[in-house]
Amino acid sequence: MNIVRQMDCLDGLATLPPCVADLVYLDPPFFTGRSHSNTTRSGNKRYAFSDVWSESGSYAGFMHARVSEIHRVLKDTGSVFFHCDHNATHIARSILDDVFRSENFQSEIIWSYKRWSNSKKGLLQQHQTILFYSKTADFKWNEKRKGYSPTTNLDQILQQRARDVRGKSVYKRDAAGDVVFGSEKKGVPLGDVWEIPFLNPKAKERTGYPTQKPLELLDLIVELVTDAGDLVVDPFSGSGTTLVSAATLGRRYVGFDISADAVALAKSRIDDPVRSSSMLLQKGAAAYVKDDPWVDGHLLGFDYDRVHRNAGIDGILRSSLNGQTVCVRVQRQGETLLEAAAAAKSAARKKPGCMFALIQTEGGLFDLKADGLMVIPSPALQLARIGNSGEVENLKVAKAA
Amino acid sequence: MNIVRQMDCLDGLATLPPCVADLVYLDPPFFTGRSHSNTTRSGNKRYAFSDVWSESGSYAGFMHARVSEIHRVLKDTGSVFFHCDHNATHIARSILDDVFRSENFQSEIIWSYKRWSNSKKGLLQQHQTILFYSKTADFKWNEKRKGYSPTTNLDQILQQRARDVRGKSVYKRDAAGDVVFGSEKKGVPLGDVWEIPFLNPKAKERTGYPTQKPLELLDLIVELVTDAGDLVVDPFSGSGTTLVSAATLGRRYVGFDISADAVALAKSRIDDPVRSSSMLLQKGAAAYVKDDPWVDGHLLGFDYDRVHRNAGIDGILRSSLNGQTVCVRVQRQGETLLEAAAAAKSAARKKPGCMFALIQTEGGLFDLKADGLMVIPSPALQLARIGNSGEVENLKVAKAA
DNA sequence: ACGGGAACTGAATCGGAAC
DNA sequence: AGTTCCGATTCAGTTCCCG
Repeated sequence: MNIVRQMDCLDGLATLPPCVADLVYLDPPFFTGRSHSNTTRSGNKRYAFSDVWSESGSYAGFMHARVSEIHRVLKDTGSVFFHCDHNATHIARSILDDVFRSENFQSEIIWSYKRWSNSKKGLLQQHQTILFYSKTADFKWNEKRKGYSPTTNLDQILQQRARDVRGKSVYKRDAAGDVVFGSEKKGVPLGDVWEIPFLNPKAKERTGYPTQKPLELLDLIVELVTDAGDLVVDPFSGSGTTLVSAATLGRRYVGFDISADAVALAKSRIDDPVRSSSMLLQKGAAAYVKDDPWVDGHLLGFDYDRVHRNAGIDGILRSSLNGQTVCVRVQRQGETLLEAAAAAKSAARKKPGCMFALIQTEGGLFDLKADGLMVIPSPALQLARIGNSGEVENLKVAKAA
Repeated sequence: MNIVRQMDCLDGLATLPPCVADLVYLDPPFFTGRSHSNTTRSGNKRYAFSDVWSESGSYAGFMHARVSEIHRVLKDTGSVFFHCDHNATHIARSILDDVFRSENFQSEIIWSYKRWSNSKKGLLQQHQTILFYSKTADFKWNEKRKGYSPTTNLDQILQQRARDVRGKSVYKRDAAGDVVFGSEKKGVPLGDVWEIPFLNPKAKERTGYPTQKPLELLDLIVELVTDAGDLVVDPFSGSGTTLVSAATLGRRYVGFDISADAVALAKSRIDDPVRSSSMLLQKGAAAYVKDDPWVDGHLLGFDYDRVHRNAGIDGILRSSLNGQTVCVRVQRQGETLLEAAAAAKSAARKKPGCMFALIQTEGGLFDLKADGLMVIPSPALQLARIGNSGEVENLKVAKAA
């Protein structure tokens, strides 16, 4: 049973028998009060949907009817994941509490991401919410664990625990007072805050459909509560991300959408799935950070932002000098000043109008101003030059009186 | 007006005049259906409160009355931060939407933290929610910004933008076809997902009171929407974290709690506030800055032995200069050059025959050679001096041929 | 007062260019 | 020839300004 059909999911769900679905994921309009549209990269197709309601009651009524149908088609071991943002969380909670009963509430999942900023007064929105309810207490659950984060003190986790006389948890110690190590680690249990990068503007996965969700998010949900061969239902399938995830993970799928364009897009994506995996998620943010102590140390005292990906620039000063942006490059150990200057000039060629400061850590005097490079000697280099110049003759601290 | 009083906040708030508070933070009992209790580390005192409610209706009624009082005491430029967990968010949203009106909803803040726990079926809860409403659109807001993501192409985004014929954003180019650099960057605005460690179990800050919040969280909230001298109100003050934060940040405060034990605890914490980094209180924010990286960074490139425990000497060079041993001292942040020189000279008195190099990180030109001190400016200081001298006029990178 | 348009924004991947 | 560099891209964005 693999279906993608253009119809209102209220009618669509009614065509399904009761108790057949293992997972219903829905990404309905968020009650944002505006209509959303987007044009494909090639500019030849425009996708749009409306999320305008007269009042919250009509939205609630609309959702309640559909959530009731969702409850009907779910197996007793099945679960529903309701995707929304702050505009609708409280409405969705009330509806789900009513239809699924509040004791079947499992988690309020926070999908958090970094995104473009703007000049909003207040805080930037950087998360959406996924409400997770099961139909019964006996829901299907595939436990997932993550590797330990590099910052975790692995030694401590591996230590066995005990309780002290007042019931406080403490690390277990043997008779000699040494800590006792446990047998094995299982990894950290998955939490309810998921940091998954937002679908990137350049991602191959992008279809041009507004509000498209990353496959990595849907894969996680599908794997948590279904096995191969299980049935995944998406009543607001949109660009079809849920169906692509289900199909590629060997689940059966049923999707409905009111838009014919969306259904066509979803079908073509299922036939030819494009998945882009996030480098950030694979490597972790730490992999992007260049924390070279040599460079960072020599940049102490500057008010700057560190540049992580340009061979000729180590930092850019926050305030400009005479209206010019200032880029700073530190001469590396084992690098000649001319090599450092070449790297800076190569970067400078593409940044006309910028001033470049080169922090020299080794070598003799050079005047590179003609090339637009200011050379600034490090303290150690300055002292070495004073020494060579013989200026230090008899420079001693005056003896105490 | 600094008050901590044992009473129901409904009565307590009624004693306040209208429109006086700049911030109301509240962390009311959650609708969890069980009683919290905890034992302090010394094991001699037991704090407990009841958050058992027969049905959500009475909880809503209880909260609505108090939120209405909160609205009354808030200034027009004031804000309320309502701390709740997933059992109460939708109830709190409804009450706040009703009393403050939904257009004054500002943010659903996610406080996320890492937590260890025995695996239960499902996802480990690792966040709490704070609802942020303002009384009016014209609320007080102190913008806070953070550094750029390491994945950001910082050298690129500093360039100015324009729009092409299709309305797509592109990088601006001048008549010569060169990219144009923009004005100074301020950093990234703060988002609505705050990762703040849960109170470290070993932290001194811990009082043993259940549901105690980290000071870091309260400090952030207080700084975002109040200035020094403003009034902070906490109607459910509990262990008094909000009041401690307000007091140490120079805000006035009013707190109520129904428990006499809680009020006593809060008062004692305000009188003798203990922070995880407790030195902060005496020294101010500058104490956050660690001296060691500052010194070590500025000594990079020297071949030296590090000297601790001597206020006047940070390092002694391994090779002498003209037969004289060289001691180096780095001017600290917040220390004048003359203070640094005095420290060095005091040390020099006990080391006659030594030469002293002082790495200057701030301030104007000084000649201290008469005292046997060589002053060496740090790279950042050198650049600042070049800037002030006006020498940089038209010092730009030569354009590529 | 209201609506529409322009200006501004940082994230993070892709893919062609450079080395 | 593979690897690294870096320009292009665009958003369930917002504010401000003008008519």
